[in-house]
Amino acid sequence: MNVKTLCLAILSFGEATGYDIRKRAAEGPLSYFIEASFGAIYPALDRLWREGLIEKRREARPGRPSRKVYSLTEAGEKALVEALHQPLTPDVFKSEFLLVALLADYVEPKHMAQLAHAKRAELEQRLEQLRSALDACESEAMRWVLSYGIAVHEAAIRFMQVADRPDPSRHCGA
Amino acid sequence: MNVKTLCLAILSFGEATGYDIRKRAAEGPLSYFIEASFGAIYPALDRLWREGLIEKRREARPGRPSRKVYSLTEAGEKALVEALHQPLTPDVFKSEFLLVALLADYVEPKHMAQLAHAKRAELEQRLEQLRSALDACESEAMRWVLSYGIAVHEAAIRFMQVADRPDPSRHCGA
DNA sequence: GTTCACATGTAACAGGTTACATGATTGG
DNA sequence: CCAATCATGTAACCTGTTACATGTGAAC
Repeated sequence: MNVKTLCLAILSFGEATGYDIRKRAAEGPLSYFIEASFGAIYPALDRLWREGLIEKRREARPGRPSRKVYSLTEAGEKALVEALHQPLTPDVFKSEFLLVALLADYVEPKHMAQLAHAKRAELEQRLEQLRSALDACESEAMRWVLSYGIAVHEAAIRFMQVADRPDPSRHCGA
Repeated sequence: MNVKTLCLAILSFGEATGYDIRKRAAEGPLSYFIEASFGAIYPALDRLWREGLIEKRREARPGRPSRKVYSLTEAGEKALVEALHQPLTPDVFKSEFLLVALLADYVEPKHMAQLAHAKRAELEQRLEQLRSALDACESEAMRWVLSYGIAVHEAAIRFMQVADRPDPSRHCGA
């Protein structure tokens, strides 16, 4: 999932600036499984443009900073389709939170509880975001992906609600 | 979650070789949220040893290739505890599979169904691994982490079972 | 006899992040 | 006026991966 493909993917939903792309990738409802920073996006966009996979339109709006609006070319769409048929790289999930939870004996229970609480709040916030995105969405594929995220987030939150309790027998996944 | 902390964390469960650590990180039940390759582990181990955070014991066993068994020092345990109290870096989830699912309109339905099937099989395999690890585990913290993984994997599998169906109304997370 | 699991390491390379550099407009 | 948001870009750096390089014993 390199940044180039990511840019093509987002542009397949319509034209956008580098700023837009970064925002959708890092803050939007899709951010639960994609990622990209400015430092990666701008060079990628430039490379894609030089390869003829996207088109650039300079939008100089009086007042506001002028911007470069990119959109997919036919070649770009072809490249995207090809990328989608490439063998998938395995999904990645890395969690420092779980690493700390694994070594919970080394930290004060209070601190651990605080971390768990924060994590739950984070999950709930994302869940809310996913839900409202689902409400406002027509694309079936998008709905599927959003619903997947919702299902997984709900499960994580449910688990933490139960496992938060001090009763150890609750932890055992029975 | 850099490799050094990861090594300390695994060593906190008992002595191990670089080979062991990589195996647990990349193939064990914990691999659902941690990751490390040889090329990262060996240099990290060497650095940790030079910093006095771990001890090295050369085990030259007649016949089998000799190996270096590492174990935490007191300083290492202290360093681990300190690392665990550092502010958490956000969890990372990246999924190329979901990116393709998002753009499902660009691929043949057959191909997409195949990918979904493979993903489900993968999730089920991991789930099995997590379950048997839970059965064989006494540490409460470990049980918690394993159970978390089980809960999330179960939810993902459940979702895919429902959403696999051709009926679109099933997709909408209602 | 050949493949698999054990076992350690290095070097080149890729990929992306962080911090820096700049600047306008809007809203409080 | 000050902060936040919009907007683009570069360069140094870090971290880790991939591929290479090597070797043994066990099991089939």
